[in-house]
Amino acid sequence: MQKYSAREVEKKWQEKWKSTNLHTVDLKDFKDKYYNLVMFPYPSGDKLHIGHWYNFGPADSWARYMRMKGKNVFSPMGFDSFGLPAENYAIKTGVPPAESTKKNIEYMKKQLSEMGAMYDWNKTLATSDPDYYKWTQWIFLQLYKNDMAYKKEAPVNWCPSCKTVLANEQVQDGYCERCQSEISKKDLSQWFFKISNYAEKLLDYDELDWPEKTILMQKNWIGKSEGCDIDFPLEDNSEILTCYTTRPDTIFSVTFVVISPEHPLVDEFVKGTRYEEDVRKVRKKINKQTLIERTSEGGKDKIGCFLGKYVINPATKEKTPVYLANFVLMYGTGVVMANAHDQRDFEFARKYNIPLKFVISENGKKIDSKDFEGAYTADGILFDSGKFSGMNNREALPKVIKWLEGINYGRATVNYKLRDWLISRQRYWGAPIPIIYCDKCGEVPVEEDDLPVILPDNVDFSPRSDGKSPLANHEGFKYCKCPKCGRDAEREVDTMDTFVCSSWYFLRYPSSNLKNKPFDNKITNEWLPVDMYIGGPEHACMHLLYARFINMVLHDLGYINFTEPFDKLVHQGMITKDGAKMSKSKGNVVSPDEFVEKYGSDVFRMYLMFMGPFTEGGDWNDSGITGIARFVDKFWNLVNSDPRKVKDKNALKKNLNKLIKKVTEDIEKMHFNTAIAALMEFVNFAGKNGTDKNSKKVITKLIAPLAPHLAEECFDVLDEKYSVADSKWPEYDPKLIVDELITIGVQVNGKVRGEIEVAKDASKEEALEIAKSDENVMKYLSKGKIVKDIYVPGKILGFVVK
RNA sequence: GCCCAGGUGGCGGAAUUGGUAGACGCGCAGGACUUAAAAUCCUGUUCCAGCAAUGGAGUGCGGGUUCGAUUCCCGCCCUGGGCACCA
Repeated sequence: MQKYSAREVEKKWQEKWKSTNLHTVDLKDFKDKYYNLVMFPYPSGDKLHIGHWYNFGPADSWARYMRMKGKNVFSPMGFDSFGLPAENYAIKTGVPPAESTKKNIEYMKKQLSEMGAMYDWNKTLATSDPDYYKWTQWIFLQLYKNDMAYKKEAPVNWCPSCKTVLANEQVQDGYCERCQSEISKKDLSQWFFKISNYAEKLLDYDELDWPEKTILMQKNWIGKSEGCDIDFPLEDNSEILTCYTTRPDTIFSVTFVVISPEHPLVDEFVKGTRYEEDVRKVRKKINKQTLIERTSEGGKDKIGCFLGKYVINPATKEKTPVYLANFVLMYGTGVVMANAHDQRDFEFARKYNIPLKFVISENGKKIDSKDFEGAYTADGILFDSGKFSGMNNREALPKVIKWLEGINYGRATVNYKLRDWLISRQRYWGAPIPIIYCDKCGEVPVEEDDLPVILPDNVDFSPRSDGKSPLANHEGFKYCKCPKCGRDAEREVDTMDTFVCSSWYFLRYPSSNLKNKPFDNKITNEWLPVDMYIGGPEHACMHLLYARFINMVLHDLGYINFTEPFDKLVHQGMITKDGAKMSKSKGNVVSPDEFVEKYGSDVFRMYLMFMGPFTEGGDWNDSGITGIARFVDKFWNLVNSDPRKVKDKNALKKNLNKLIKKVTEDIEKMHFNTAIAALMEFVNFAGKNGTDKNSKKVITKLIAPLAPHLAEECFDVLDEKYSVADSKWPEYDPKLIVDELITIGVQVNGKVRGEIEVAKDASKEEALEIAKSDENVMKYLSKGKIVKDIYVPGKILGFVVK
């Protein structure tokens, strides 16, 4: 017998898997299909790091387990290769993104193949490949043609020193990541997708097997709120200010109305009046504040000014002043009815000496705002509220809405926090937006037959001072002919958010070699939705929401017959180093390569799985990896041991069947750590007891998803048919795992005073008899009188002594 | 501030329809093999007292329910994640 040499063995099997096309999937075989997917990586210069392994390793083990359970498993891998880092690298070094990306992909492919995962490399993709982004552009056109994509002025982050637009990730606490200058906002005309149209549909999670936490995060992000629009007419009746509120029960408390600085009516109100100057000054302050202070802790100062206008409170008929205030956003109607029962309104009123009036108290007795330092936000009984006085405010709430609807001053409304998806990026390394601007015809979509709009490679990357993408520097790209009238025209030079590229890649994998269509209808409808999607929780509100949205749109346009893309979702935990996220800037990135080199891929993968529960992650520490390396050696020795020397055949059989049960159940729950612990326990037992050929075969199968190379080698040694990946997952015999004799604890007054061995179905009398023969138990029983005894078969025997 | 998740030996972590807390692994201590070291194997290892049998304490803190609580309830503290003027 030879010592197990991981590196050689792993290389040998990786080559064999490749030469025998073991991982090539027949997509025409839909029966028992299983689409297993991980969130595809960004091919950065950092290469694969431990976080990738922690995601991909267990995900591959899951795929291998499903395959042995008889599924036709499709487990593809690709690259999310558009994005900012490649472009920044190009600005710094002059290396074109296409070149650095290609190199990074090559290297990562090599690393991934050393991992030994069962990816089908005949069906891969990269989002920066024209064959792929052609269809990303096609999706843009479908949204455009169906009124789901539109252009609008919107602010971008602008660094006045670098003279460039920054992505949100490049802005840190309001300052430029690179030069530390203060960021300002600049208005540019930008493209949006109407995701807000799908807010309600996106809130339907009924069919999804997703983590509760993720659903909750998405729900909060979408932010549905049900309330009421209330009309406040101007005192001269020239205009109506409609306020959105979730608290119409406080209408009698409203003593002023606040309007957002961005609201179009503000200018109309103050134009040519003595309030114009106030508004200008306040807005200037607010504009600064929105960037730095609004996002940081200290930015809770309420500022605003009076607009010289009054509205009539429809409930009290009182003349009510209109203020502009920084804390009012363009959410709902952009106008808020303000009152003493909201902390922000209360603070604002105190600052600007606006009268306040309570209408709710604990018991319905009148209380005075003068006696309070803050708003009364609790629920209670209404007073001074017309016919609603004396009612519980929550019970009154729907009645107030009804009443306002009756007198035609309000109506029930629903609002969402979810805003439309801004997809324009003033960046080079992304999919060009397929739109052409013609002086005569205006905005013209590129013909589908003319796709892809190719991203040119000879581009000057130096940042421009007008906030446009580097593509604006490329005349060959920028100038074109109008597809409609044939006259000189210009292309859109912005590119799409990379999240657009990643919002449909799962649809492309099964059709990745298809030329004339984004995906094959039959294959897509058969293979999707994805059965298992594994990736980081950081994508809960971005990628996962966008992917659901695009999927729903394509469904509603009739391209696919399923509405949700991912049936089951699992998030792996995060791996930190010394308590911090691994990042290049912190210099705490740990590379998997040295460990793979030293211990092999199987050991490294199992160590990551053994660290703790898959969904919890943890802090990286290599101190325990030797334990897994020892285990692999022990396993190998056991498989190579003499099968004739078995001490206790029954115990072997029983433990083996228990092991099958435990490992199966643990893998089903993705509790890989305890599955490995159970295998270790069995190997320790069998090392002492001896083992037979059948046990060796079974444990090899059980470890196959977790350590595929080792298992393949063991199968070979055992003269079993190649490949272990195609062997059937073992089943246990329930009759063989029953213990006839079991050990239970004996408690006296809740404390364990001994343990007894009883038959598994022993009667209470039998158990009591045996317990009373225990000397130590008797010692405590004799201290008083037994007033009660408790027997839970198989669990515990308890006495209460007084 | 709000919403989640979690706090268990020296360390990573097991065990929850309430039933012997600490599986498995790391580390550590002692021993075997060796001229020696590494590797390997064996024994022990929650803390305190004891040669031991055994006793006491113990799952972030303080209460409660129960024969019995890591598990359930109430009130705190801490850590991690998400959201953050959304009316």
